[in-house]
Amino acid sequence: MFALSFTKAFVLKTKIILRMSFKPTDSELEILQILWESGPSKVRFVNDKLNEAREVGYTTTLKIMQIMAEKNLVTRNTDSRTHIYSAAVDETEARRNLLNKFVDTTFRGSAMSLVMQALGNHDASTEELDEIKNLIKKLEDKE
Amino acid sequence: MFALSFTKAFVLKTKIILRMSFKPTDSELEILQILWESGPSKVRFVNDKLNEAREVGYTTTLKIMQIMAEKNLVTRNTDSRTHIYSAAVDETEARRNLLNKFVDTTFRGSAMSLVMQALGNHDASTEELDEIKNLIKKLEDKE
DNA sequence: TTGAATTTACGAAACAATTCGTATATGTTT
DNA sequence: AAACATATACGAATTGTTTCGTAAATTCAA
Repeated sequence: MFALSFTKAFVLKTKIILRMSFKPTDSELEILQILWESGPSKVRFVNDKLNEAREVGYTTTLKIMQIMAEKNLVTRNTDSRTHIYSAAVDETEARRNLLNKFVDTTFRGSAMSLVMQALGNHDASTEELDEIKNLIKKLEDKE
Repeated sequence: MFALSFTKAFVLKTKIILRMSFKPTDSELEILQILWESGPSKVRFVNDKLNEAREVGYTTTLKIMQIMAEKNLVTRNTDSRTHIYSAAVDETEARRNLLNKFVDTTFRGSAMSLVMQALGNHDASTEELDEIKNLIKKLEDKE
C-alpha cells in the first residue's frame, strides 16, 4: 500500500487546474455579485454592502475573501496595506456555468421548461416581451 | 445572560414549521428527482439509480434519505421491513421555489435576463420557439 | 511620540453534509 | 436449523463553510 498526501493548497490548485466545476458557495457568490457590480473593492466596502442585507462580522468577510483568493475566485492587490480585491471570474461566463448546472439539476436538462416557467412566474413588461420576441426571431432566422 | 439550548431535531422541525427556505442539498435534490420521476421507491432502487451516475455506498444513500425524512422532504412507509420513501414536496412547487432563489442570487432578480440567456445558450427547436411565442401572446393578452 | 483605530493573519470552534463501518434485525435458501 | 443475504439504525470520521477571537502590523490623530 502507498499513501500519498498533499497540502490543502495543492489540492485546491489542482481542482482549479482540472477545472473541476465552478461551484461557489452562497457567501462567495454574494461577494462576487458585489465585486461584479462595484468593481475592485476593499474588504471594508464589501463587508458594509453585505451588512445592508444581513449581519456579518468584518473578519468573517475577510476570511471568506482570503479563501476565495486561494481558490482563485478573486485576485487581490497587496501593494498598499488595505488590499484591493477583484473578481477573477467573468460574470457572464459564471452565469452561463451556473445556469447550465441549474437546468440540469432542477429542470432535468430542459432549458425550455425553465424558460416557460420563468416567463409564467414573473410579470413581464411589454418591452421585455418584445425583447424576447426579437431574440426568438433572430433564432428562427438562423435555421 | 441567558443561554437557551435546543436539540438538533427541534431546530430542524422549527425550521420546517417556520418554512425557512426550501434548500435541499445537491444530494437531496438528486434523490427528490428520482422520487418525482419514479414515484415511491425503496432505498435500494434509489441507490441503484444514483450509481448509474456516480458511485455511492448503500448506507450513504440510506442515511441521507433518513435525514430527508427528519426534514420532512420525504415521507416513508415503514409497514414492511423495506421502507418505501415518497417525495413530500411537490415538484412544480419546488421548482418555482428554486427558480426564484436562483434568479435572485445569480441574475440579481431579473427573470428576463435569465430567460434571454437560457434562450441564447441552448438550441431551441421550431416547436419549442412556437410554444414560447404562444405563451408570450397569452401574457400580452392578459394586460 | 504615544495611543486609538484599522487592517491582515492565524487558528480554533461550531455546524452541516457526506461517507462508511458495524451492530442488529429480518427474511431466504439449502 | 444453519448459513447467507438484505435492511435499518447508529455513531464516528472526514471534509468544507462560516464565524469569530486575538495577535501583530500599520496608519492616523492628538
